[in-house]
Amino acid sequence: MGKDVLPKIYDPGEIEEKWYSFWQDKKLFRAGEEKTSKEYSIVIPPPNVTGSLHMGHALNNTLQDILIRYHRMNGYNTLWMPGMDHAGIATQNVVERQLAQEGLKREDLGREKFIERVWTWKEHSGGVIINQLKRLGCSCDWDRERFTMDEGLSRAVREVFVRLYEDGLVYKGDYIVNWCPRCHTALSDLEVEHEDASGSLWHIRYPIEGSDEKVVVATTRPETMLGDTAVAVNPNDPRYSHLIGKHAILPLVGRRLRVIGDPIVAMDFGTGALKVTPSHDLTDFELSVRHNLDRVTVMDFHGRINERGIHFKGMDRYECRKAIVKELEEKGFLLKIEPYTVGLGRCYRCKDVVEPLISKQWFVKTGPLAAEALKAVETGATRIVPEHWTKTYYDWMNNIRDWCISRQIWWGHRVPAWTCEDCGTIVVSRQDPVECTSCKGSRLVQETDVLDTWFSSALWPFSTMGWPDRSELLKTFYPTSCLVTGFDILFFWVARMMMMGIKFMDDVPFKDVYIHALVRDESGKKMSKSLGNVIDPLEVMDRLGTDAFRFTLAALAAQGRDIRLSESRIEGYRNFMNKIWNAARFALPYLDSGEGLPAIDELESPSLSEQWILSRLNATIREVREGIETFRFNDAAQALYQFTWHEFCDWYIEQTKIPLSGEDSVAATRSAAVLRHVLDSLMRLLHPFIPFITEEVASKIPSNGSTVINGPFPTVDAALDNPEAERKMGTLMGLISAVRNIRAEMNLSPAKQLPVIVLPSSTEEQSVVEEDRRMVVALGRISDLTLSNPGEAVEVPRMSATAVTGEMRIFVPLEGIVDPDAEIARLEKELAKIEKELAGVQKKLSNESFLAKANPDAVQKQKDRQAELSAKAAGLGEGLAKMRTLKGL
RNA sequence: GGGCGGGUAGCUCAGCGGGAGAGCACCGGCCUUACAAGCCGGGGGUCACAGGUUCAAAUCCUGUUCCGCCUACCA
Repeated sequence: MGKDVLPKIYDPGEIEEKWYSFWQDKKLFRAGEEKTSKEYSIVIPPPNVTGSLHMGHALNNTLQDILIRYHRMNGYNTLWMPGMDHAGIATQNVVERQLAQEGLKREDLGREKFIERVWTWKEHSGGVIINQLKRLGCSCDWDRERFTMDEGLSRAVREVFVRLYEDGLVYKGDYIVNWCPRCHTALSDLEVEHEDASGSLWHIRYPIEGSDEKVVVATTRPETMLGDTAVAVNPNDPRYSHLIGKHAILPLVGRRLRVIGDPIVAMDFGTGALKVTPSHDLTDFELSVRHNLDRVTVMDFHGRINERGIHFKGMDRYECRKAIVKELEEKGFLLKIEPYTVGLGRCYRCKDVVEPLISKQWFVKTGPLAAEALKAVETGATRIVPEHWTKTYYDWMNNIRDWCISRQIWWGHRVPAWTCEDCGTIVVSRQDPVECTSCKGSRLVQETDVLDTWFSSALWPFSTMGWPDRSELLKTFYPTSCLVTGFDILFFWVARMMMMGIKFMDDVPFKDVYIHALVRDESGKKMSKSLGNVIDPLEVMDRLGTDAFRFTLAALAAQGRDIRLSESRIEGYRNFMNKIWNAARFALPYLDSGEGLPAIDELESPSLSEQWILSRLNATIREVREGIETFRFNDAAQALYQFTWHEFCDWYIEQTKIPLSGEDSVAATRSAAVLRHVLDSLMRLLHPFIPFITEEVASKIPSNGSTVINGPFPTVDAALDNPEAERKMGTLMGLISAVRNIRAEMNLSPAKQLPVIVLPSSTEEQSVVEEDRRMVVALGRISDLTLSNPGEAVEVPRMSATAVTGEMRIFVPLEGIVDPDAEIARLEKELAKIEKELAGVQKKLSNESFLAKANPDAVQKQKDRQAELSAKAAGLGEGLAKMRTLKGL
């Protein structure tokens, strides 16, 4: 037919490559800078420059690409802003590990050389993930790709820091922070992962000064006692209240410890007495503020005991614990050890146990920023989907603590603050200052700390668009339409973008936040390299194809539940891709006469199946649009799967073989026109989910104007809704299925053509069957179809199988072909099912309360069901009775 | 401790006030000229448990229980 013969099996490899380059070469992902009538924008959650594509990225970016492609096809000026995050600690660790292999430490290079080295690494090996995103089919505007450390974004970081400082929202101070002794830096509260570990509760006797009394404290960290400066009890505790104001003597050390009363102490925990170590415990630090206690720091930044630790000096924290416990025991201070589960905080990067330590750090005062961010969601300026996450968001915003933003590493944005060595003034400045603002001295020393990686990510929605300049891009695309992200970074990132966006842009950074699930393995475990349960997206894409993979993710992306991904699921959708491919293989040759086909709204007297498929297509368009627009990707994917496979392929295509190969050229042309329309529409509907195969198939449709990526996306045409055609087609499908069922249940070969007698209950049923007689005969494999008039007495061979569909009776004469026992068994089974259902319906209809109170539509529905079920039961009952008579039962 | 999500077919999960569904797996039959990665047919579930609301509950409410996650200054 002059067409390339398509292979039987869809082979994604070359096709994916071909189309991605095509789209890129033609600049089809490019957003227009100027405002048009409608804009749609998303900023990508910037992957770490160290990262490689994992399942979380794959899901996240597939969903974004679906939204982006959908809106682009719908004519929006669409921007998907891509880029990467410098990932301070993570990246520094990568390069430090490389250095270690050469036997070097970063200190050996010095700060400048080390940073140079990181940049070199970034240029050569960083950012492989970008190519992996392209492999996934992401239609980002790559010409605008940004990096959190590039010049523009660094300028934005400085501007924000300085303005926050000027507004009193950034401050520096000595506070207790989470310290990672391995990474050697402070961490924010969020960067600490909590876990339970088995530990002990040591009960230690502290003598009371000048008396025989003692107080017993319980602790999980005996080594910190070296830094104790008080003992706290609850003022309402009768056991201890009389001790408040007295002093205890710290064992081993001999320091006098004031006994203080504070309601924070839980009377029912441990011994009810708490040793207070302000320098090494957050609660104790706060007690020290309230009670004006001394702070004795006994541990250094490596987690070793310092010179304040008497003879334990130089020991590692855990070594010291053993030594202390041993000595306490020897000297009789240790009264009891009980097993206890302790909460451990670990560094989210290196997993080392975090140590609370006091140090000088920079903080963002979050209170005022959080208040605005909270309000933005309450007023609906930003909507969080699924909605239940808003509560989590509120809780966090309401309990927010100041954000420690300084990190003692080298890779990142250096804090733009300088200290004057002459007068001690701190200068915070947009440009590197040359002289002290106070004494005009020139001996200025810049802070060595860098900013938390999340500080720059917090600015992402506007820093990527050129801020602090009032760029065209910002005017056109800010606020962004939607943010798509996992809940694991709701606080890290989303909350902070909200705060910064509102503060610096006077508007929320995004209108919708769609929070998707986590991808887990088959057994529900989080995928991780250490568990060895990761499915590598790239390997999957290589083997099963990108489209199959993307469709799987979309189909599983139900709101509010994690995704358990399994290979077999992806294989299932790989088969779906093949199904699409083969449907196209079938259809394409008939579409050869492209321009000769009538438009869909000019069809002359379309057949029932044509009206039906157009009505179903219309319903599918509605479901897909609705699904994407409400972030119910799984619903949209299911609707597409169902329609494509079980309506278009199973019924429409099967049926269309008759007119397409028939001698009626008008019917053949019309049929081809509908086939073409549905195939083309389907490719468009599917395109956001599976961009490659759809583009390939659509390109094979003769004289198809442009590529699918440009749209348009199919629109609902209410004129095509046709409930009547759907009902009639249902009748025919029921008839065909009934015949097939009899054949199969009677163990007859599928090739066996059977004679069928149909007794319609109405003239409508009669004419429906009559008009599509050829379809019924072909799909039901019927040798001879006898169609009676309604109510007419037709002679049915005594030895026939019986079925009922709608209210139409179907007989298949089986004289001499089959054992009547089999038919009796089949009918009994079927009848039992119907009668059970009927009983349920009748019970409802005989319930007066139901008739009186239920919605009239609901009542009518039950009545209709009753009629249908009764007819069916009657028909099957008669068939059964006849069969039994035959058998002489 | 507080909060959130979940317990529906063998497995993975939709459905969330009126006929228990899908995919995979399973059973039976088919190389029917787009597709065996396919076609046709079929079996399979007191929707965790207990109460309640309602004419009607897998679906709403309360409690119980089990699982998962987030969060937290009981050392």
